[in-house]
Amino acid sequence: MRADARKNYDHLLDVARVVVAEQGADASLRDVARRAGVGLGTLYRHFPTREALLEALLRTSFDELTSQASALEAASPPREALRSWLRDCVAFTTAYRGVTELMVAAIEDPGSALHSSCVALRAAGTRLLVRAQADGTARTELDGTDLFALVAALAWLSDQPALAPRADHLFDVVARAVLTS
Amino acid sequence: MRADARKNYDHLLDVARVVVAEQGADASLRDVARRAGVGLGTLYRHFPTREALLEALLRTSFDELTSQASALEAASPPREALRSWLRDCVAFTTAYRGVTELMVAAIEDPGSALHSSCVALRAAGTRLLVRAQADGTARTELDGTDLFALVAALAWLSDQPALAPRADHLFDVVARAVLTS
DNA sequence: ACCTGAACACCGTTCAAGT
DNA sequence: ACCTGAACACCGTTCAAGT
Repeated sequence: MRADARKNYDHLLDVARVVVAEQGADASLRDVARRAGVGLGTLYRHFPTREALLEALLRTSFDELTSQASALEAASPPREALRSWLRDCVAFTTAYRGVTELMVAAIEDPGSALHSSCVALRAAGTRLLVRAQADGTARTELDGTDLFALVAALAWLSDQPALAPRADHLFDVVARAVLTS
Repeated sequence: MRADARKNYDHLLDVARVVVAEQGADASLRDVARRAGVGLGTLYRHFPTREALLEALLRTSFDELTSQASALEAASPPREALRSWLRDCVAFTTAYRGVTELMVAAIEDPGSALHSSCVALRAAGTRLLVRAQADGTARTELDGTDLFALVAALAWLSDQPALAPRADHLFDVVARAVLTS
């Protein structure tokens, strides 16, 4: 990548971080380009789709969550590892409003730029789930996709201003449905 | 209301039903007016906001759910009444894609045209919940708003094409967290 | 290679002008 | 009273023209 292109790419990403934090996953791309002081075509050249931009924005966090799963697997008992990883997932997904919806769509669309990150996330969760199930501390009628769905639903709840205050409480309620007491 | 106005009103509602079923709650209002063969201003005259249009579209179903709650309260044991009402709620909210989000926002916004319907719905759910709690068949750490939130989350899950196939299964999982076994 | 911005086809919302 | 559609300020996306 040419030096000027690299500079634009990085700057666009910085600006996008701010704008997406403000407006959510359906933020105006025009606004991103404008605030970055860059032509609209430049944004599209670097990020051909909205997913591509969000993927670049989220990749680091995704990777952290995946490796966090491994760390917890090594360090904590199965039940606690699963529970605290679910918490982390919900918290992360809440960072940018509306991202959950895109993640859910991406997990079934191999063409999406977010696809592989989401699949990796689900795989990490599945490992923790299976481990807890073998331990007898997670219910056996759930699989990794169910877990992904429940995290998504909780993240969605946290995104709703009217319900955000009960998000923690509802996490406990749903966690009880996943884990055995 | 003048006869011609009435005719436009009814026809707009019929067309909106189709378009919202197709495109979801964020359907193009322009498209509704166009397909109804009516000026855009006419739509705005009859339905000053998107919520007003959706409220008119959903009022009947809302009322049915509320009276269904009373019927179940009279006819079924507390636990079964609550459970099957929750099912009905999720099924209804899934009729139009994206309606859940608006309902959740409306419940805290007295200015929304959907506000009173949502409050009535929550009240109906609360009655069934309290009854089951008194019966010892529903967990006591939940209140009506929690119930509303869980229904909304399940309805949201059903709206996601990638997760819809597990919606029934996940309903069971969440229901287990609400009811005592 | 890369960037720019005009062009196109869409929105939601308002409001002057018509009947 | 009621209806119409142009007008305005926004989108996302593409692509010819420039450097």
